[in-house]
Amino acid sequence: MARGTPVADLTRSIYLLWGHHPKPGRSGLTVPAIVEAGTELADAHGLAAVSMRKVAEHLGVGAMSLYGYVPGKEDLTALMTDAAYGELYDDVTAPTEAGDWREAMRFVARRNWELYERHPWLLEVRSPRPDLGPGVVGKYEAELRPLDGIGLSDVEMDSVLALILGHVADSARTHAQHVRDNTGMTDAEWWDTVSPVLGQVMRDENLPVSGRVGATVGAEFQAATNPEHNFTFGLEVILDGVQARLG
Amino acid sequence: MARGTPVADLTRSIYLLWGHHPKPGRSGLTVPAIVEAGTELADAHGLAAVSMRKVAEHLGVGAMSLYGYVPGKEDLTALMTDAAYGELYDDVTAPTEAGDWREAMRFVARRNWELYERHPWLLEVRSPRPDLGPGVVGKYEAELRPLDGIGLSDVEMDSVLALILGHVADSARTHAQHVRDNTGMTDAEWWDTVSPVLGQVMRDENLPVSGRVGATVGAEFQAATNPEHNFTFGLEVILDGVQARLG
DNA sequence: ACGGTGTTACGTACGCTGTACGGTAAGTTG
DNA sequence: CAACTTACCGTACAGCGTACGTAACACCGT
Repeated sequence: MARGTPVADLTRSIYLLWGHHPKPGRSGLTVPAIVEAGTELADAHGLAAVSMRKVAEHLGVGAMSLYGYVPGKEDLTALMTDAAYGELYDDVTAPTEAGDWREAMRFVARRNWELYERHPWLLEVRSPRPDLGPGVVGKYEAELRPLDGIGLSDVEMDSVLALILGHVADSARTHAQHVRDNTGMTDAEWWDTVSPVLGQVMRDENLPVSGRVGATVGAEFQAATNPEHNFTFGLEVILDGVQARLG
Repeated sequence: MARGTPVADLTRSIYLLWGHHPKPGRSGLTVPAIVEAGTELADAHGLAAVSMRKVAEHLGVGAMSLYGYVPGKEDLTALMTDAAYGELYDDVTAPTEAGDWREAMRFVARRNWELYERHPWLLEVRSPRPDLGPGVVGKYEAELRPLDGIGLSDVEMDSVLALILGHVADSARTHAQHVRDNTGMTDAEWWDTVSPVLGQVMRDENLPVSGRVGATVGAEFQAATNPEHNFTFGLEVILDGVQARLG
């Protein structure tokens, strides 16, 4: 399963995403099974825990056997990603049926937020290009439809969707990081440790605005920031901005 | 340089960020020199290329010598991050002096965009909590000031800033990934390879809206998407949304 | 039923990572 | 000059992705 030219690799990757899988051999391995195993590991212990060895072990198989079905770790991650996005909507019309375009976009944003809660590792995925598999393509169609015919140009439709999805991803990323870090510290524990040290170390800093705002935010949320609040607030700001562009 | 309790480590990290450095020994090593070396490596070859060995080699020093000045890689990255954000504004009043709050936010967004162009690895940094060093703290104060007194609550000020900065980071991330990936392929080369294969593989998909929009966007930008356009467009949408909230 | 052949599975190995440990050598002090 | 302190770093370990070569199996023509 050696690497070839970039073009050949790319073609191979796309065919793989679209279901051109090698047939199972005598161990009964299949691509979907490998993807599922990887997803389970990632859900439970993060993307870093998904090593070829661990996935293979989880399937009761030697590490190198995986390479007969998947060219490497990058393609495995792409398959996992596309599968995850593919489970987002039962039907391509789901967002459209949520109501007007505003309600539809709230639905889309909420669904993506929940997806990132279910699969936080999606936020760690870092592919150089979009993984254009059936799941991602279907998601794009479903999410664009509610924006069709409301007075936006095609380019604006794409930009608005990208803006909203980017906002969701950004909020969800902050949210995921704040839930529990690798030291096992909660947000409050962290802040209780950091706060006094900071006060000591920046005794003679001059921070009139950020000092006041930071204190207010801290009192309001018992933390340095509240991603969930930022998520809903930012979404409404964006929707208002789009509305302004329509009128 | 062994790890201790989480609280002790955290305190140590903050003191390190705020300039409590060990004195240089006989090799002449200093914390700033290590940070600079790491930053140079990251600028040139990405964050993944910053290994303790490479940094040490770049400084003509043994790998383990670094641990006398920096507790580990995480703290090195935090130092690099804070230093990078610290170079963003000459003065804490720079954004305020750009004009009204809208102009100020455009200035802030543009400056951050350019920072991410100069240091793309900042977008790969993944700390569980914000690295609250002098650079980050000063940046927060400078960016909050133009939003003070325009009719937003303290919490809203923080949320608006987070929204804008998140948008910049998201756009810049997409931008950075699209310039050149690890296969050395340009955006156009990638699309020329992917497009025909996709057409072949999803012959019987039903994609009325995304098909049309994708084609328009592709024709407009000669690519699947244009991050720079999304950046400016999204920023204006957000500013309009904030404006609507003020009136 | 059997031997040959092509495919599949996987053991081993290489180069890389972060960093713990302990020895060495340089600088400082008595 | 001798002794002590400490900065430096060579070595080692456990982990990673994956290239390579071999062993075990399934199938097929005879």
